[in-house]
Amino acid sequence: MVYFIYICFVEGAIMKMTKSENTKQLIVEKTAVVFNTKGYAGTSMNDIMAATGLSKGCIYGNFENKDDVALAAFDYNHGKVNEHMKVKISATDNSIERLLVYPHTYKNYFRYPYLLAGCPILNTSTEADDTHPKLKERAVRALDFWKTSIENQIKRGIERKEIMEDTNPTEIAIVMISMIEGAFMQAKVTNRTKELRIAMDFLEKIIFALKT
Amino acid sequence: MVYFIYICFVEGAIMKMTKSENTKQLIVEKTAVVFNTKGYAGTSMNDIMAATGLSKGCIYGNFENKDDVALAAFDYNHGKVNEHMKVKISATDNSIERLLVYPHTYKNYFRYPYLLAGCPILNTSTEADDTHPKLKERAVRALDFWKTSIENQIKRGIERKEIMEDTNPTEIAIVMISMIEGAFMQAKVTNRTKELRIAMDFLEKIIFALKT
DNA sequence: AATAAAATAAACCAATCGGTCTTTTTTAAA
DNA sequence: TTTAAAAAAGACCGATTGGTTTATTTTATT
Repeated sequence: MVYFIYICFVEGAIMKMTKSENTKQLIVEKTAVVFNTKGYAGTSMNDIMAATGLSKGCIYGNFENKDDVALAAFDYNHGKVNEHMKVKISATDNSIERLLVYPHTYKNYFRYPYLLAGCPILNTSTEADDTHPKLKERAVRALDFWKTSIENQIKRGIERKEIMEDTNPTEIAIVMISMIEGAFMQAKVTNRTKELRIAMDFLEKIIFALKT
Repeated sequence: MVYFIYICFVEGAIMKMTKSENTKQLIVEKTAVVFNTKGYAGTSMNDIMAATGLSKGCIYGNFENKDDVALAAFDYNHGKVNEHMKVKISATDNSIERLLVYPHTYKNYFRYPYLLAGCPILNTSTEADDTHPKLKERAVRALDFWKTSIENQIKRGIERKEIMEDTNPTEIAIVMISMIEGAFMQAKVTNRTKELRIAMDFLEKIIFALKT
């Protein structure tokens, strides 16, 4: 945003750029849920046009191709989830509570529109792992980011003597992510929350057991 | 098979039917890995023709439509995994070992061709949950079957005093499935086995802790 | 060996795919 | 208010989609 205003001062092109940026953002926002629901191969340009209410010419005027939209949509979805976690985590006051934010959020995923269509990492990973290198790379990086975040929270917790010092940050991070994704998959496909609830309760017990 | 031989005796049509059955099976076997790799929407009739070496007329002579092939392919993939588990489980001699078959199998998934393209339940669930009711239903039933199998093994283990009697069979079954699927997803997308190994080792510790 | 039926191949179909090109509309600057 | 450029719309493109129809080959029975 700041960048474009700067360009404006130099070239006097503020309105043009912000308008383009607005539609670009609208396309991403409106298609994010479609891509997360139907997948990359399952989402057509017609779907994108229908979701945005825009013409094909407009979409191709703002994005290079379908890939480009899909990648932006994934980033948007993932960003939304991250943002949510960040807010919730910042409202806690100890390391155990911070870790509990994850199972708690996914246990109540139906409250969050960007998770209703499924976890973007899970959906993207399983579709793209053998078919779409760029999307696959995004999913891998998102996973690594998530893992590192949890690891760092655990390390900080150990430093603050809130988490037992013999805790293996990497192990717990991987177990958390695995249980969340696996349980979430079941919830999505069964339309039940039973499995998700039980798995997240179990995960909470694991987290509580880390307490000093 | 027996059914068709019976028909033969009555109508004298054994060769015709067995031939049709042979190609039907060939189509299923050859496309199973394609569907598991590319997904339902990502697999085209051309892919099916290329994988089988058969013409479009032949495929539509043996299956009603693409759906029909996809459903048969899922059943085949799932059947292969089940068959594998059954064999491995029958080679054990106590309940704890039986439960350990699952993490052990997935930890070494690259040895099993029908798991190389991914877990059929995971792949099918994440794609079909919002788009393909029939495939979704298959995935749900496969999950329920899996869960019930683990539950029954745990119950039998409790009866045989091999597993602690305060064990919650449903809880453990759900935790096992969640951890396996979530970790497997990570392994597939990252092309690493590190996460899978760590998660399966942790799961093994959970299973060991059930021992009387 | 002749024949009828079953199985496969191959030509063909309308619809849709992702993407481009041209026209129209909107926009901001002069 | 005119004008040039940017943005959006809509017609258009070849290729591919899932699926059908017709022709050819294979098969088992007579």
